[in-house]
Amino acid sequence: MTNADDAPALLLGKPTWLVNQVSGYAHRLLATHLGQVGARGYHFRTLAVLAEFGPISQADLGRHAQMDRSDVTAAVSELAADGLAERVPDTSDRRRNVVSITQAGRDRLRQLDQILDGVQEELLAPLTAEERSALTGLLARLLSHHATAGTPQPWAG
Amino acid sequence: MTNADDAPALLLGKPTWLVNQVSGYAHRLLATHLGQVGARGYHFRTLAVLAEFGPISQADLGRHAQMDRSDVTAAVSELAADGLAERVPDTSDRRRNVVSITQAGRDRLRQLDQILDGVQEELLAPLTAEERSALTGLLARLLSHHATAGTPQPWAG
DNA sequence: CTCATTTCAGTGTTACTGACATAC
DNA sequence: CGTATGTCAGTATCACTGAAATGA
Repeated sequence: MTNADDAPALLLGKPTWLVNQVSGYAHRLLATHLGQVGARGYHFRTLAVLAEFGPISQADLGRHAQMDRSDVTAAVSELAADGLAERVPDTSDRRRNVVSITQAGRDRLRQLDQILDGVQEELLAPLTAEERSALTGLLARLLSHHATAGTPQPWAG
Repeated sequence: MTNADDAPALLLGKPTWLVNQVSGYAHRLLATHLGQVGARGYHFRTLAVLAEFGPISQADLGRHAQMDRSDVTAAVSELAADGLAERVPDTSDRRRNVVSITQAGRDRLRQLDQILDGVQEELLAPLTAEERSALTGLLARLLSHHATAGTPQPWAG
């Protein structure tokens, strides 16, 4: 009828609802800004791990980036096709590939990182610096708790 | 190689990463516990809106629950098939349906709500009561900001 | 033999897009 | 006419499952 867009109290009282909604906004901002330069979240996550930990196997890459191994395979193939990463067989363990970032990949990572910094500002716009650090501190606490607890992990397979 | 599952600093410093990861844990907990009783998140969201705002049109239902109209159609059909909601044509505006919750739907909502309360406890386990209210307060601030700002909305269509 | 790694094909939820018919 | 509603079909991202082939 009218433009009443308030969620029911049953939802507003649930932290899972709040965090899912905020994550939804973050996801849409990310998809919009990354999509404008032809990138996806998996690309940034993969490049960030390669820059900090690579050369590395795809399995370890997935553990660092919280990605399933099958998704790592696809992301690395896409990055390699664009010359942003290289995939070569591991001679010391022939089950594995060794994935490394190229110079073009480092440039791409720098570009995407700047885009992401803009998104952070947009997402947290209404909060003061103190509130932002309080929020990130609490979220980091939850993350480290569940990373070491029995909570299901995305990279379990 | 070893079981190094630390994310790169480039990711850990991004609030979008933190909130997306926490949302991922919440999503997995929700999917697991709701799935055990044959429910999905859309079902709870729809029932919660119907209990608080219904009888209501599907378009308004979607605005309250932050759901796309096409997803509302599917969710209402599923709930109606289980006798948890009713859908009848609106005689005063023949474009619309009027959706309402049944007694079985209210019982189901109460069951799902208890499940969700358990999930909240599991998600926020490491935080004190003060920290929990600080976190939910900050998330709610972000939500109301983006709900009234130019940030893309899920129910825009 | 067991386990780990890579790859492939496919599923599921949520979110979203485009189209259509209908009706205000 | 433009706008809103409901429905349908299909897509995208991310997350995940199962299986196969290879090799430690």
